[in-house]
Amino acid sequence: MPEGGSRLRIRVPADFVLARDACSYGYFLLAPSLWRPAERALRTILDLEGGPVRVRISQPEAPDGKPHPRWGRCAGQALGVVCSRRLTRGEQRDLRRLVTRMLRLDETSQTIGGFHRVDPRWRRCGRGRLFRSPTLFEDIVKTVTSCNIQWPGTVRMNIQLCEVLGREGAFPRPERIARARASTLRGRCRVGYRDRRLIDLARLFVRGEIDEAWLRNPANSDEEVFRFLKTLPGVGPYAAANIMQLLGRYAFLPLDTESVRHGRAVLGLGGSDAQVMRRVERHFARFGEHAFRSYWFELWRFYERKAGPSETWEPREVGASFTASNLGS
DNA sequence: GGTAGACCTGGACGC
DNA sequence: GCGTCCAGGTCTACC
Repeated sequence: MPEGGSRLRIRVPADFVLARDACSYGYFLLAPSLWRPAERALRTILDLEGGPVRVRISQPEAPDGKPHPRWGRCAGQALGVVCSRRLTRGEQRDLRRLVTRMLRLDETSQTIGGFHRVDPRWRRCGRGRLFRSPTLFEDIVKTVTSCNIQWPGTVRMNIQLCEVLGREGAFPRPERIARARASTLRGRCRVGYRDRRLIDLARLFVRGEIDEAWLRNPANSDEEVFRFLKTLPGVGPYAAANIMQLLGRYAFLPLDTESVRHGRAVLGLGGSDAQVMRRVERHFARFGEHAFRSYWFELWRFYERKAGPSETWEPREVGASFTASNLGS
């Protein structure tokens, strides 16, 4: 990171731990994000008003005082953000907003505590936040690129999208994908049959037909939001349920082949794939509006038992192949 | 409402 | 090196 760039401090909730809360969902392994285990820092490229900026986000240890009994010296310490160039005040405000979204800093210790009351298994380790993208558009594109393909394919598509269509390696804006040719997406980004769907999706964003505020508004029911999401190109029941959790609605489970594997191998469920899926759904229904988090952290714990703590995963090794089938289960 | 088959890619496998 | 098969979720046509 060159000298002379802006440096920001971002305050976090008292229970926030960067290494644990960033390395909590697969998207921390997808371009342009890059977790560096050796630095215990998250690097990414954000496309701001004045152009893309490379950022390095870390969390220092508390200089004095007692470490948190379970989560160590970093817990609750403000994040340090180092930028590759100087930012205007407006850009600093945008950067804070994007980092807050990625790391779910708007989920307070109280809301995480609510999850722990329903499922106390995660209280000790403190898990509760799930990493996501800086924008809803990126979250939805990443979800579509994770459908009907194995994880290394998703990793590759996101790298190509950033390299081919992104400015200086940032994730491409909706405007850029909206005016791309299908042949570019297919031929150079290797997204296959998803080409047309990604362009249509980007055009909906450009036309303002996808309103994140409406999707997040608690006055609108989960069922209403889920129904709307399924109308989006490339988004079926699995993708819609995944986008729900990315919006902070955790009652639905994105059921896929990993769910079936988990149901059989870990929960000991039997029957056909469809039956196992239904039984997995019933199993987690007891966690109500927190069902997804209970389900996901079980899956994540399984991956970590195979490959070690997620904060130690080298992105281009474990991180590129971390689904259960690739971990040799 | 349920089901079958096409969509597309990269990797594994057999020859 | 080539051909074939497979995994993966969405979408459409059809019953």
